[in-house]
Amino acid sequence: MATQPIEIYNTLIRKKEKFTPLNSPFVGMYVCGPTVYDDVHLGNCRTFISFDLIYRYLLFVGYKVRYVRNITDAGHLEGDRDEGGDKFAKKAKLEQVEPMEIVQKYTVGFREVLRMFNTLSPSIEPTATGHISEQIEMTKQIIEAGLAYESNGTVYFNVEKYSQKNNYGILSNRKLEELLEGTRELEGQDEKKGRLDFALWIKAKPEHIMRWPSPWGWGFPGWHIECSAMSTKYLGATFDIHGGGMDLIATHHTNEIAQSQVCNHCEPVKYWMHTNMLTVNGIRMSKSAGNGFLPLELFSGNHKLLDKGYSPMAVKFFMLQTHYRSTLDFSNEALQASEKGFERLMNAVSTLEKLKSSGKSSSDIKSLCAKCYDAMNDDFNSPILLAHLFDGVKTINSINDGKATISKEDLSLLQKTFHGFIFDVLGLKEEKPATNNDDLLNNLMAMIIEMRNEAKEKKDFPASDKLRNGLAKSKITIKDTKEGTTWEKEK
RNA sequence: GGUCGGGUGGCCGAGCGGUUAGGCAGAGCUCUGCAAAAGCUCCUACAGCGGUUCAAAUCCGCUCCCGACCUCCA
Repeated sequence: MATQPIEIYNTLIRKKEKFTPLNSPFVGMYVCGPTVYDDVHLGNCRTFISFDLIYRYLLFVGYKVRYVRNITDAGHLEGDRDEGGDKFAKKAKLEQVEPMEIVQKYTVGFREVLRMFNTLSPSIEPTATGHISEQIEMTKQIIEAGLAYESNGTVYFNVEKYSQKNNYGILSNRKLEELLEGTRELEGQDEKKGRLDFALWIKAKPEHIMRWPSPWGWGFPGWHIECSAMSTKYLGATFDIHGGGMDLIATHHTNEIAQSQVCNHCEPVKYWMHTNMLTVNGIRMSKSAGNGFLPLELFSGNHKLLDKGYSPMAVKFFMLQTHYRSTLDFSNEALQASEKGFERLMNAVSTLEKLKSSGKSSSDIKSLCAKCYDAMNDDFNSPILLAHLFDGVKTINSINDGKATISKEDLSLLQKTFHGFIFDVLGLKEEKPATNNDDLLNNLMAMIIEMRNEAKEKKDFPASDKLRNGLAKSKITIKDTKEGTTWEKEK
């Protein structure tokens, strides 16, 4: 279906390259999922919406994709410092509940928000706690390979030893010496041999509620090993795409590569893809900066930074108007612009459904449709795709106004392309409340419109305007078109 | 401090050697009883200073700002 091969920007080589799956048409894709100890925040959502777009497009052009996105529900340390700050235990103590209650609560919340954003479910959504034995196995293998050591019940990965034969900084494009310079001397690090060493298994302290038995005593897995274990289990030693936020490159993904490399003796991932950060007034939206708002606050408008609420689709459309590798800055003005743009696009989609063909096409529809594929093939460039779709919107409206024409064949192609890209690829959906299945409202509206039209025929405009203004107070908009009077209710 | 990535019209945001990106806002016109919607037209920018080139927003150098990572975060 694609008119040209897909090009993907690979973090590994820092440029775009042709996408060739290892076992076409099968594609393995792993994306680092959320840590479910708090509400998902919008930055997470952007990453998952971006990979949803990628997943959807790969499916759209015919690939058979296994999309794995983990749920991190096992406590990992605050960094690799041995401070024992199990996030789940901390939160549980604060909320006076079981750690697994925290996990349950935020997992459900996370799925609910992504459902509102109309993202597809991954093929597999494995949890870290469900794969403890795999993580212990992997840790054992790394110890056997001589690249990890136990120290007082905690197991560390020996980065400097690994670096003798491997390029540890391959993903972050940094040299070991530079990395070593960057580290700081921290307290309580006596257990570690090297400053860059990171934990594979962490000894549980009395306050840690989440704990499992292991060859090194009771403890819990380090943060990075879960992804190595689960990606290997479900996608194999080497798979096609691994994704996540850019902030994961330097530490998480770097460590993941090292672990997998030691266990599987090969580079784990062919294409590394990273999404950029979400910012608010130019500053990264983050938990620690406290400049974020939750998706539900954004939808309701119930936040001091927001003038009003924005629907999930308006927000998603806003995100799709920016390329996934660019930072995206939130502002009320930008959100309002997207809200209107989205509405215009969706109006054109409904116009397109009832459009009539006649004679020859007055514009090159085939070329327009091909451009949509080209845009997505170029590293999933959704802003360009939307620009082409808006060219289509102009064409659709012109045809509807009788100022342009379209052939039967082209109309069918345009309908198919619009439908495919807007609903299947971008994953947008109509949000207007269904007015058709409310008989009472429909009947009342039909009556009011009839009364108004009678008034209009008698040129009694004060009366017709009174009806229209009255309806406006109930957020119902009246439109007089050539085909008659229509109405719609604001959501 | 080190390593990356940026600075594009009123706002958002593509492009990354030669073409009107696109959306929103604003102005005018067409349609309309008036609106709304839609269409057409206008608004033509690339932080600054040098350099390379027939040609630079796009390449190179310097300067000034901003951000990210190096410490949990997608």
